[in-house]
Amino acid sequence: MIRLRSAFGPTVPKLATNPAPTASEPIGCSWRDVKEKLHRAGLRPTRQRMALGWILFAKADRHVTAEMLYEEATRAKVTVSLATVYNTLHQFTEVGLLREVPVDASKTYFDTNNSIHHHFFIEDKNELMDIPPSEMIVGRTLTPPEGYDIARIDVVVRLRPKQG
Amino acid sequence: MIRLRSAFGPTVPKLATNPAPTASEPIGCSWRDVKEKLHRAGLRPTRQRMALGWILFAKADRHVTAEMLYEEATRAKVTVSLATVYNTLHQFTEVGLLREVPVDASKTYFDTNNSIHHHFFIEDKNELMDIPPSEMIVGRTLTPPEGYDIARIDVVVRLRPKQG
DNA sequence: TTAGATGCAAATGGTTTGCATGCGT
DNA sequence: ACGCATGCAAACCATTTGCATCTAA
Repeated sequence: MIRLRSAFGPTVPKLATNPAPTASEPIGCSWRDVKEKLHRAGLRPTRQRMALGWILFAKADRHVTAEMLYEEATRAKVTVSLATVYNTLHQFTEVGLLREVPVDASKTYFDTNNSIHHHFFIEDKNELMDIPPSEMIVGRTLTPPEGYDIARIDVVVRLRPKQG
Repeated sequence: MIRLRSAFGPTVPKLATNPAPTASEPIGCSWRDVKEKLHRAGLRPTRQRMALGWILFAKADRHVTAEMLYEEATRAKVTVSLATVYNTLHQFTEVGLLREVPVDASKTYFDTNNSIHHHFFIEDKNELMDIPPSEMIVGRTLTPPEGYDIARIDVVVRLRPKQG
């Protein structure tokens, strides 16, 4: 589906279109850190954004689906609707706090690590794992077709249990 | 969604579970070639499978979604249901005649080229393009975690028009 | 003849939307 | 107060499924 974000939903500031993807945000994350993160991204620190942000950034390198985050929030007694979880995940993605990982067409995964790196996908557990950037070399010589720039390179290494 | 293929739908022969992914099938594709392809894969050459196969393999390196193939078939006056297109695409994938390309979560793309190679995704046209294998080097030194084998490596290079 | 294939229409499930209500500034 | 944010429930849409009907072997 084509995503139309113009006529509805929360407003994402235009300024943050291209957030420095180089300097990865500090990870560790007190309540104050989350507030700071949101503020820098130009997002109002509402209760649910704060809560979701806190859950997401408390630990480094999380890989979540909307459903997972929603359940985790609910378990933590945070009142959020699933719709808001989706909105928030997309807003965070647009301002560079998260990154979408294209694993397969059935579910959308979001990664709290927005620096340059790739992923293992453990097929029998439906689980994502970061590959340290040092571990993988991708095309030093890759040239995009005339008129195009490389926006992003997604590498997913699918793993299955040894033998059968 | 978890895909359950045991209790319903067309039967895919167990023998073809691991079709030689090395030798890429001859591409060019007369009617007879398609029949041969299906036979080698252990699939009965039904009218719709023949037609879809013929459409798919007529030209090399096609990248289609179910919807695209369905429309193309309809345009070519081939009577197929969308459900059968989905079934056929998945059967072809299981026997190694096609390959799924994880571009994003909104649509499933299938690639007629099942040899080892990666993809450009042209964002403004929603179009896939093969990257010749020589063009890209991926991790010579990549080691999977204990107990796991690498099933597949998917690389998608997302392109956007130069400038803005 | 019969196991396997197809078509249809209904069900599924992740995601999105519209709109009334709530909340941060 | 104002305008963005949220919750809810309904809408959406790609994909799947069950079942009755065909068809290749």
